[in-house]
Amino acid sequence: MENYFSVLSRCPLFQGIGQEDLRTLFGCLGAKFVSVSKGDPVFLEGDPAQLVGVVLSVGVQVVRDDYYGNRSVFSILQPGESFGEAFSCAGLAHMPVSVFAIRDSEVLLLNCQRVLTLCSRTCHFHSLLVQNIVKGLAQKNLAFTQKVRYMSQKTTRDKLLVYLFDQAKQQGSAEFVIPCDRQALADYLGVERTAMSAEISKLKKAGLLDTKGSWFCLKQVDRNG
Amino acid sequence: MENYFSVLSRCPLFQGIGQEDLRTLFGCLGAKFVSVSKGDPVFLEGDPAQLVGVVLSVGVQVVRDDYYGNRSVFSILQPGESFGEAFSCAGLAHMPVSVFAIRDSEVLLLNCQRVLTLCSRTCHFHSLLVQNIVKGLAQKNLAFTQKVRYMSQKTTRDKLLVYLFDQAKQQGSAEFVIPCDRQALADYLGVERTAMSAEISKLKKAGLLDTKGSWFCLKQVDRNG
DNA sequence: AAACGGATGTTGGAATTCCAACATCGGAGG
DNA sequence: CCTCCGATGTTGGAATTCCAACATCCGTTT
Repeated sequence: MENYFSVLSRCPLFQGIGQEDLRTLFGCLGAKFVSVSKGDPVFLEGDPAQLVGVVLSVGVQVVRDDYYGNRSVFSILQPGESFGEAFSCAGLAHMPVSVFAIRDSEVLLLNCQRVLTLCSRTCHFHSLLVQNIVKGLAQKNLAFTQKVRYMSQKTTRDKLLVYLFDQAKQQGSAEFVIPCDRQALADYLGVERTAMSAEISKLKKAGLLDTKGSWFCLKQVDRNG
Repeated sequence: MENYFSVLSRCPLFQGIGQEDLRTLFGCLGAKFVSVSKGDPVFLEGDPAQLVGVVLSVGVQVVRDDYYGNRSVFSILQPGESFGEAFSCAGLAHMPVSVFAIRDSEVLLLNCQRVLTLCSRTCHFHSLLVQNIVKGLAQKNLAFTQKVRYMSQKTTRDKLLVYLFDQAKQQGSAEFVIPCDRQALADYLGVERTAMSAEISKLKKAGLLDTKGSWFCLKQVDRNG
C-alpha cells in the first residue's frame, strides 16, 4: 500500500482520511490489493455485485456486452477513480458489466457491504468513507440530471442556451468561462460541433451573446418589451 | 407520525425499518414533521443544503429558476418519495432548487449530516437508513446511465434498438414486455412518438422484431453471414 | 516571417426529424 | 352490435440536423 499512498490520498473516496487511518480502515474492511495482468478481468459480468474497486495504476476499462454479445467499452478508468459502487450499492445481484485490465494493473478492492455496514466500534474514518461514497454518488446524480436536462431540449440552440444559462447561474455572472472546448461541449450536449458553431454565430449576430474561445457573455434580454 | 406510518413503511428510504425502530430513529435524528400550507416553501433556493425531505401527503413540487428568473417545474413528488438528498449529500453549500407545497401538505425533514454521521451507539436501523439512501442514489445513477446511453444514440432507430436490446438482456429473453406505452417510451428516449412508430414499422417489415402493445420480440440476426 | 497544426467557423446538399393531420385498431360501455 | 375514445400507425411537407469539405483564426515552431 505504501507505493500507492499518493494515489489513495488523491482519491475522492478517501478524502480526509490520513495514511495511518487508511491502514486501520483497510484492515477493518478486509481490503485487498490485487495485481491484474493485461487482459485479465477484475470481475466479470454476472459476478456477485458486492465489490467497490479503486484504480491504482493505469489500464483498467469497463466493458459491456449487448444482447447479442457485441462488446463495447463503457469507460476507461484513471488512477484514483473508483468503480462498481453504483452496482454494488444499488442492490443488484449481479454485475451488469465486466472490468478488464488493458495493461498490467493494480486495483484495491473493498467489500461494499462491509463498507456500508458499520463496525461495532464506529471509527470516525469509517463514517467518513461512507460519506465520501454517498457524496460521489450524489454528485454523479447532479451531473446526470443536468446533462439529461440539456440533452432533452429539442434543438441544438436550446441545448446550448440552457447549458449557458446554467453556467451563468452557477458562476453567478452573465460573463463566464466554460471548462471545455467546442468539440467537448458539443459531445457533452449531444450535438454536432458544426451545427453548434453555426448556432453560436446566429446568437452572436442576434446580439444575444458574445464569445471568444471558452469565454462567454450572455446579453440581458428585455423580456417585457 | 402514527397517521403516516403506512406512507413511511412504503417509503424506500425506510425499507426494512419497523414502526418502533422508526420512532427511535426519528428521535435520535431530530426528525421534524412539518405542515406546509399551500403555496408555502419547504425550502428555498439558496437555503443551506442540509435537509432530506420525505413527502407524506400529495402536493409538493420542486422548481428551479433560470438565470433570468424564469421558473420551471422540475418534478412533482408523490407521497413516500424523498427529495433533497442528492443536493445535501453532494456537499453543495446551497440548495439549487426550491420546493413548494401546491396544496396543504405534510413532510418529514431529516438533517442529512446527522443521518450520515453515525451516532456513537451504532443502531442497526440507522445503518439501514444509510444503506437505503445509498441504494436510492445508486439506483438513480444506474437509471440515468441507461437513459443517457439511449439519448446519446444518433437516430431514433438506434435509440429504440439500444433500449430494446437492454430490455431483452435485463429480462433475459428476446421476448419481453416494456413497462410503458409508446408515448411514454418516446418521451423517455427523447424522440417523437410518430417517428418512433414509423421506425418500429420499418423494423417489423425488415423482420427484425415483432411487437404488439407492450410486448416485443427481437428476432435473432445471423451476424456471421 | 513562414510553415504548421489544432481549434473554430462556414456552407450546401443529403438524411433525418418534426409536426400536424389523418387513418386504423381495439377495448369499454351503452 | 354500435359508438366512443384513447393508443397506435401513416403520411407528406417544413424544419432541422448531419456530414464532408473547406475557410479562417491563432499560437507555436522553425
